[in-house]
Amino acid sequence: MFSYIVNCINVVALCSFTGMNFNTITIRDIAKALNLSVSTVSKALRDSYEISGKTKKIVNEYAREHNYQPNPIAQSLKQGHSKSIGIVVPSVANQFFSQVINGIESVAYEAGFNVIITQTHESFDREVKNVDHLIHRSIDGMLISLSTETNDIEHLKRIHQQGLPIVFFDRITEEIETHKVIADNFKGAYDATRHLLDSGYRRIAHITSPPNISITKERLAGYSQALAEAGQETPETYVKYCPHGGRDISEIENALHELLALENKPDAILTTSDRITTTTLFLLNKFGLKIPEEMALVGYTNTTMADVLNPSLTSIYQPGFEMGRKATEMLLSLILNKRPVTEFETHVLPIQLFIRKSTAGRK
Amino acid sequence: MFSYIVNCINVVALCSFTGMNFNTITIRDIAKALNLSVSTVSKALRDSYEISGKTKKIVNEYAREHNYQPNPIAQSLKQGHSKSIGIVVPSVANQFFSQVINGIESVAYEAGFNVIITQTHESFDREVKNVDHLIHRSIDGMLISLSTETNDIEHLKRIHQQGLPIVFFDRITEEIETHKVIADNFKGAYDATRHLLDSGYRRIAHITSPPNISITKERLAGYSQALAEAGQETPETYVKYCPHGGRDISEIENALHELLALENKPDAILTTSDRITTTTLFLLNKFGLKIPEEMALVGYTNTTMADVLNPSLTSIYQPGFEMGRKATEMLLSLILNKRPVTEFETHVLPIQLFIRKSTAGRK
DNA sequence: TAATTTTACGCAAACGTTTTAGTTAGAGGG
DNA sequence: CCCTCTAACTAAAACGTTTGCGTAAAATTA
Repeated sequence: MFSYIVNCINVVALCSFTGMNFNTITIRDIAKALNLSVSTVSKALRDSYEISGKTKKIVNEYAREHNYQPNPIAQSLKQGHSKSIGIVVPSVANQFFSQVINGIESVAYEAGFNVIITQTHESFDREVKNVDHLIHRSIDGMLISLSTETNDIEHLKRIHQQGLPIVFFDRITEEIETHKVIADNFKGAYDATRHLLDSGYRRIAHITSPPNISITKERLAGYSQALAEAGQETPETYVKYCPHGGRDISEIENALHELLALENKPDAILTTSDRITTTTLFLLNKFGLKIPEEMALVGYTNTTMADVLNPSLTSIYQPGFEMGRKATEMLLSLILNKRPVTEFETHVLPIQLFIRKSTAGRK
Repeated sequence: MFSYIVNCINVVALCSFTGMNFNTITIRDIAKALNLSVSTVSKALRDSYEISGKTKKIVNEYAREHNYQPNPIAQSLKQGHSKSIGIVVPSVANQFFSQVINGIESVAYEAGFNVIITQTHESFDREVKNVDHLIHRSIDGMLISLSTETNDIEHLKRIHQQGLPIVFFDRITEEIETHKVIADNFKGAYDATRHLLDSGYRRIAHITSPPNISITKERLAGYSQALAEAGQETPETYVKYCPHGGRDISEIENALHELLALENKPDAILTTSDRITTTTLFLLNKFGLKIPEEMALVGYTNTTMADVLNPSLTSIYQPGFEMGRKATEMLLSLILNKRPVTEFETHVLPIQLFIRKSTAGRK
């Protein structure tokens, strides 16, 4: 790979850039221009009862005409909050999480908050660093979905105890009591497994995230329950964990090889997460296995392309956008609440199972 | 759709949240504890020559022990910059842009900058609002990819003239002289069209973004050039513009209907953008057209799934991550540069054409 | 020893707000 | 005419830093 450079010379460029405050008129400028004190102007702008209607009108008109906007940095410093919320996600380049972020952004934006996004790339170290970074960025609250490597959540407990509002979404923890939003993971896996069983599959494998994160447990439970109802034990050899949730293709390749090497090899696979699902589909195709004849596949994915995959993919869709919205609404309520909140809820959003050809039964 | 609520009561939760400054030790606290002046402490921490080695050591040790972190808000206010950069993109829930953001974040993070992401959803109004919002958030620089609706860029000219560093990526403008990063759009469309011609297709349609944005023009030029070299005029009826770049499925549905209603209907389609490409594929499948027999398809997309689509999709891949990195590096150089920059470059990144079954020729 | 320089620190202003505690002028009451 | 009260405003401190300037003491020089 190489790349071209096109150079061009700019003749002018003389405006001296005075830090962030270019073109910015301050409250002090208004005061001077109107022969008022700074505090009068401030109060007039904030519609204080202490200021006469006449003065308010003059000040507000001048402010509007000169496009005055309060400096949010100064406001933050004075008021002790920054009107920004921190987001910690595994990766933005992931269908599900980018939809969540979309939802977060839409609510935050409306409320005048801005968001600071950080990615863990499924690394615990990175998660700790990101949390630390956000804290010192003086965020007013945090939205977080744990990394696959995260077992210890001391870094979150500490700041939560110190009063930072936190809302967990998707990959949550039991160890901190606060608002949480998840999809109905149990039902997602249950419905999918049930669908496979109903379609005549009997040897159903499960390729999933590491066992420590919440979604894995919940989904495993749904899978087990469906099997149990069909009179099956949960076959240990059929459950494969990907240490980094499929971040590396080798994780899934290994899992698949192991499954295919089994004496009694599976006739269907249930996968979790966008990454694992699409990679599994890719590998099955690569291995030349016919789907669904030789191997059925149902997976969690938020891609809009499930319909045009080869074969079209039976999938569990999670309401990512809604999750982002809800989590942010909860966080804002925590932030804006005057007195400490003592009652928390875990909001469970419904999932949807879309049945397509990758599980076209054998009945 | 409905959803469950699980309530739980939290017994404690008494820590009064004191704004953003929970647990935070200030420079003043250090000064008091060490019986020094505030300025001495500040200078010691910043390793000023004015402070003796002994004092520096004492101060730094105390700071480390008590986990002192400077308040970035106060620093921003004082120093006139906020160590944050604003991003304006059409949508984060888009393969290409989320990869770009990933690249942006990786560079910005390393340099200690944080990013504020905003989405235009292809709306001009929203773009203007976002830019305004970012300005008043005191960003130190801006990374922007124009919305499809954007024709007038006064809102950007103004702030650029006032000295805000801006770097354009992907959808750029000629009207502002600054650093820019794009993919080699001409070559992408040229190679794709050329490949179709070489594979025996002769009636090649082009479904693309609106004609006002840069990528559309560049790609159209590449498409035309390839046709010209094959002795073809650019057929006006074969070029279809989607006003919102495929945001709404109807845009593409209409384009497709018009193309298929043509007397001399096309035997191949070149699409641009993730959204247009995948939707086109979806619709062609829905219409029951055999790909590539009845209609070949090559499209711009950054999905990792091109291989497992039905059929596997010949596609033009743009280095999104690299684009984000490069744009951010350029922006940081602009921000960090002491004297005004007068020489700008437009960096062109190479694209890659992946040939798959959706264009399996008719030779 | 006196003059000068250097070292190492403190003081105070500044960034742009918000807010507490005054202050002034005028109105109203007695 | 004095007192009190209120309306409408101002002064100043504060948020947590950074930084130019001042200065005492120590070190150096003459």
